[in-house]
Parts: sequence; structure tokens; C-alpha cells
Amino acid sequence: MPELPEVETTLRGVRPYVVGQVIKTVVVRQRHLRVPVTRGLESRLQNQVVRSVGRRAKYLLFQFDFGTLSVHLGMSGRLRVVPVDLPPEKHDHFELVFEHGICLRLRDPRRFGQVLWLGTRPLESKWLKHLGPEPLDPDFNGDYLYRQARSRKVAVKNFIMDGRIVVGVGNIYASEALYLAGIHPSRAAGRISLKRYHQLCTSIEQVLRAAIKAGGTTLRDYMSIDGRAGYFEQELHMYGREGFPCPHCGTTIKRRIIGQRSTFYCATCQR
DNA sequence: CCGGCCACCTGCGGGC
DNA sequence: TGCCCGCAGGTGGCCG
Repeated sequence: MPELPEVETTLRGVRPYVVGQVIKTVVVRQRHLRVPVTRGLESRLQNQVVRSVGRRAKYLLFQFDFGTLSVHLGMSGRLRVVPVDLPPEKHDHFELVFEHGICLRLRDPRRFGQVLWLGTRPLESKWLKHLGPEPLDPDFNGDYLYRQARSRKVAVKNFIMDGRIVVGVGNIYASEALYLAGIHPSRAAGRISLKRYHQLCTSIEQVLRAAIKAGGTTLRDYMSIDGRAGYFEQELHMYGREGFPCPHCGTTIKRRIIGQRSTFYCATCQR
């Protein structure tokens, strides 16, 4: 579900409600997410203060005095701020209940999410240590991508979706960025020029910034934190548009499976 | 090291 | 109506 813009939207929505607040209780209704929820969170977090909320890749990081809790939304997770007396519904697996009467509730029908205690050095944990640069950071640039791509035979779409190369480019924005850069998604990563990698970098930044500004993309079940829908879906050029004309040249948009995921592209504009 | 594939899980829409 | 199929935004792990 959520790609980076949705996670960023969630982060910004949640932050003002939880930073500086004291946890009264932790509720785990379903421990069996893709990775089992860390045991003992209930006692570890009771009476603790959320000092800050951040993000690394698509992992939300809640910092406490003695460590960091990470929450990953997987494919179908949503994190919402609700009044403590709002009854939980099906798939409401986890929540932080605060003393000031609100609660941070995780709903995740497919249970691909994660709720993990990462200790005092979260960036060195097995979940975060291998991750590449953030796509909106200055050290992510065309030179870097080009260097990483040397002698790589993977399709460029798989390449930019590999978190060891760069984080935060999910299935929707991979198709969008490659369209904006005019690069065919199945082209081998090692057979793209430096110049085109500069363009791809710019396109990735551009599409992610625009999506964050719009509050993320809404497909089926994503709503931003206060319940309003994201508005980026109407700005998608390729994703989910098989059979429609390319907005640039009119060629019929194609869909094919690359890396086991649906991929949308214009065979005329993308080479 | 690299590329390819699988698994984890529920829900929804379309076709018959 | 109801069943079956294919589809869905992520990512760690395994195999050759």
C-alpha cells in the first residue's frame, strides 16, 4: 500500500499528536504480522514519552529515551489518530494509548506490516543497516546511480526499487519516474548512460515531491491521517492506465509484469 | 555477488 | 447469489 509519500504523509499527520506525549498502555490484539510484534512492548513502553517521530525509508521511527520503536505499514497498513473510546474494528492489530486521550491505531488487513523494537541503535539493526540513500537527499544523484549500475543486468525498474540502491521508490512511482525520464522499464540497468541517470534521478525526486505535496496516492484503501484522501492518483500518467493513450504521444499504454509486479509504460516514449 | 522467484495475508471486482 | 480467478501500494529470504 503505502509508498514513501504515503508514509511521509502519515508521519506529518501523526507527529503533532504524539511528540511529547506519555504512553498509558500498549495494546497488541494480533501479534502475527509479517514479523511477529516484539514481545514485552507493553511493559517497556508504559509511562514512556515519545521524544520524536522520524522516518528511514518506509519505516516510521518513534524515539523514546531508551530506544526506538519502528512501524512499517507493509502493503495495506494505515496508522490513524483516534479517540481512545472509539471501538476497534477488524484488523486493528496494534495501538499506543496515550494519557491525553488519543490513541495511535494500526489497521492492517493483509498483515504485511511490522511493529518492532529496534533498541538504541536503530540504524544498525538488520532492518535498516543495508538501506541505500533517501531519494530526496543530496547524496542521491545521477553519478551515484550510474556508478551503482555498472555491469548490472537487472531491469532498471527492479534496480530503482531495490532498497540497497535507493529507498522509497515503490511500484507506482517506479513506473511514473521511468515514464518521466523516457526510459523503458525492462532496459538493463548497466546499459543506461550517465546523462539518462541524471534525468532519472530528477524524475524520481520530482514525482515523489509532487506526491508528498498532494498527500499521497489513493488506491482502494489509503486515506491520509485525518481521513481525507490523497490527491495524487489524478496526476498519475502511467500507473493503472493500461489501454489508455499516452498523454504525450497517444500510443496505447502497455502493462507487463516486471519483477513479479505490474508495470505500465509507453513503448514509444520509453526506450 | 547476482538475478530470479517465493512467501507472507486478506479483500475486492469481474466473469460465469 | 455464489464461486473462482486475478489483482493489490512491500520486502526478506532462498536457490542456483
